[in-house]
Amino acid sequence: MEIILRDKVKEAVQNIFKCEVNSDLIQIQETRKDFNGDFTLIVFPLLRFSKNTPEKTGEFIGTYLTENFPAISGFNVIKGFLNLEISNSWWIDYFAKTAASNDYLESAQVDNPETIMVEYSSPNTNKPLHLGHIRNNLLGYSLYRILSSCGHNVIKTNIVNDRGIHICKSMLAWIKFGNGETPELSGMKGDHLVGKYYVLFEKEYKAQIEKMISQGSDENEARNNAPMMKEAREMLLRWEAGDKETVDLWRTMNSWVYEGFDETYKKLGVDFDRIYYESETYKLGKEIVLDALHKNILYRNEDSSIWADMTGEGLDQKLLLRSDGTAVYMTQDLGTAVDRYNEYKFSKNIYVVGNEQNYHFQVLRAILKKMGFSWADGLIHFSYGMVELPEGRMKSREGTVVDADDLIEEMQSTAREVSLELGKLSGFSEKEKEEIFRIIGLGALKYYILKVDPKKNMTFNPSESIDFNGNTGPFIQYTYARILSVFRKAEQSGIVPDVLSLVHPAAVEKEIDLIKLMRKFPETVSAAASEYSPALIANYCYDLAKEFNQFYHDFSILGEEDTAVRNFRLVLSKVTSDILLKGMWLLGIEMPERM
RNA sequence: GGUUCCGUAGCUCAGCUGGAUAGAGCAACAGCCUUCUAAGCUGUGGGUCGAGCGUUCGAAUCGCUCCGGAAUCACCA
Repeated sequence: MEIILRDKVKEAVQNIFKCEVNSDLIQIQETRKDFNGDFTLIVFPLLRFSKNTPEKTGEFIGTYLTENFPAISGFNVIKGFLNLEISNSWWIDYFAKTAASNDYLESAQVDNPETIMVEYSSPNTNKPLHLGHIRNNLLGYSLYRILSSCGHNVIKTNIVNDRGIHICKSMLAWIKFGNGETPELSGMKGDHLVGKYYVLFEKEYKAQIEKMISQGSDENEARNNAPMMKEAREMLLRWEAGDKETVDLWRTMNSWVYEGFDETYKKLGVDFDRIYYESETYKLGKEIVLDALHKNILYRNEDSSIWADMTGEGLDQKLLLRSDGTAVYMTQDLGTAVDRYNEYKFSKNIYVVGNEQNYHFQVLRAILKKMGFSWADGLIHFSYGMVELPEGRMKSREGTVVDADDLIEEMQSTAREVSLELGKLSGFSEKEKEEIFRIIGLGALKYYILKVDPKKNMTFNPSESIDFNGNTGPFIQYTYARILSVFRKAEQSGIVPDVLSLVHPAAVEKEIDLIKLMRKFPETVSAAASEYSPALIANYCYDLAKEFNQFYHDFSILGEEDTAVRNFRLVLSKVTSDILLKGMWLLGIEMPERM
C-alpha cells in the first residue's frame, strides 16, 4: 500500500505543482493511533515545490488523491501532516486476499539464500549450564529459526570448550574426594556432578591459600604454589602429553557432562547440526599460525612466543602462541574458523557470544583478514548483554549463579501452581497437564529473555521477574489457546468459517485495527532477519495478542447472528492465531492448545 | 587511561533508518466473571526520555561535550 501511495503522491505533486519529485522526499508512514487516518504523508519536504503553507499543500494533495484514487476515502490535515484514510472495503479486500493465500506467513523469503553458520551455547565442560547460557541458547536457536524460515541454509553449531586447566581442576578433585562416584551411583546429573568437584577444588584451593598466607606467604606466591594448583598444572601437562590414565578419566568425565548437557538442551528445545571440540581444533590453529609466521605476517618474540601486530588496524599486539608453544584461546578460534569455512564455505558465520568478548572477535576477524582469508568479512559477532541479578553480576564463587536446570524446573512448578490455583485444566490426565505446565513454564522463561533487546544487559529477578500476566509468554499462549477454543466451539455447532464470504465490509473499526496490525507481520520478520532481533518478533506478538484480547472482549464471535460478520471474525481470529503461532515458533516457544 | 555498549514511569522493558500529545507490563487504587477461557478487560495516578550544546521546520531518536553504570584492554577461556 505504501508503494502505491508513494506513486500516487508523486503523480499528484507532478500534476498540481508541475514538478518532478525525488521519491526520497515522499515520506509516508502509518498514522499514529490518536489521529484519524491510516497513512500519513509528511508534507514538509514538499513545501519547496508547492511554495505554499504546509496546510494548503496538504489540502491540495489530499483533494487530488481522494478524487483520483478510490481506495482513499478521505483525509485531514493537521499542521504538516496529511492523514489519508483508506476505505474499509479496501482493508477487507486486502484481508480476504491475505487470509485466502496464507502469504502472511510466506512472504519473508529472501531472494538470495545463503549458507550461514550459527554458533551458540559454547559451554565449558567443568560446570553445568546457567542463566547466561540460557540467554545464549535461546538467542542462537531463535536466530536459526528466523534465518532458516527466510530461506537460508543454516547450520547450527556448538563449540565445546573441553580442554584446559579448568577441566583438570574437576578431575583432580574427583580423584581426591570422589571415592569413585559416578552419575549412576549418585543419581546426580553428570554435569552437576562434575561441577560439584570443580567447586570442591576451588574450596580446597582457597583453604590452602589462606593457610599459606597465615604461615607468612604472600598472596601471589600462595596462589601459584598451593599444592592443589600445582597438581592441576601437572595434570594438564600429562593430558597434553597424552598420558593414558589422564586422558581416559578426561573422556569419562566429559561424557558425563555431555549427557547432562544433552538433557538440558533437550529441555530447552535446542539442538545442533555439528559440534566442534576445542581439543580437536587447536592443532589446526597452531598450523595456521606457524604458516602465517613463515609468510612474515606474524612475528616471533625473543622468548619465542608468536604475536600478531594489529596496531595498523587500530588494535593491539595479540599473542597467538605461548613461549612454550602451546595454544591460546585465539589460536583455537582461528583454527575453528578455518576448519568451518573449509567444511561449509559459509557466507556468514554468526557467533552468539557475550559482549564481554567484543574485543576478541574484532581481533579474530582482523587477524584472519591479515592472513588473507577474504571470507573473514562474513564473521559476525552476535553480541548480547549479560544477565544480571538484582544484587549484581552472577558469581560462581559466591554461589549466586542461577542454574539452568533448577530454573527450568522452577518455572514449570510455578506454572503448575498458578494453573491449579486458577482452577484450570480440569478433566485432563496428569500426563497432559504436566505437558501443558511444561509448555507454559518454558514459554514464560523464553519469552521473558527474548523480549529484551539482545545487546542490552538485563536484570533477572528470580522471585519477581517472571510473571504469567501482562507482557509475557503465557499471555500470548493464553490468547492463542482461547482462539483455538473458539474454533472448537464453532466446530461443535457446525459452523465453518469461509474466507470467500468476506465480501461486504461488515467490519468495525476495532477489527480493522487488528488487520492493520497483522499486516506488519512479514515486514517484522524480514526486518528482524536483517537485524537478527528476536526481540522485535516477541514484542510484535505481544501487541497482536493484546489487541486481539481487547477485540475479543468488545465483540462476540460465536453469538453473532449475521453470518457474514461471524465469518469475518472467525477468519480474523484464525489469521491472528496463525501469526501468533508462527511468531512464537520463530522464538522457539511452543504453544499449548489449551491452558 | 584507550576502546565498545548502556542510561526512557518506583521496578522490568518497548519505541531509536528524525515527525504530531512518550508506550506497555508489574506495583498502587477503583470497577467488570448466569454470556465464546478473568493467565483477561476498563479506568485513575505516575516522565526534565542522565545533563548540556549543536544540526533541523521538527530530536527520546542524529553529532559533539560532560555525568553515571557495564564490559574489555592476560603467555585465562
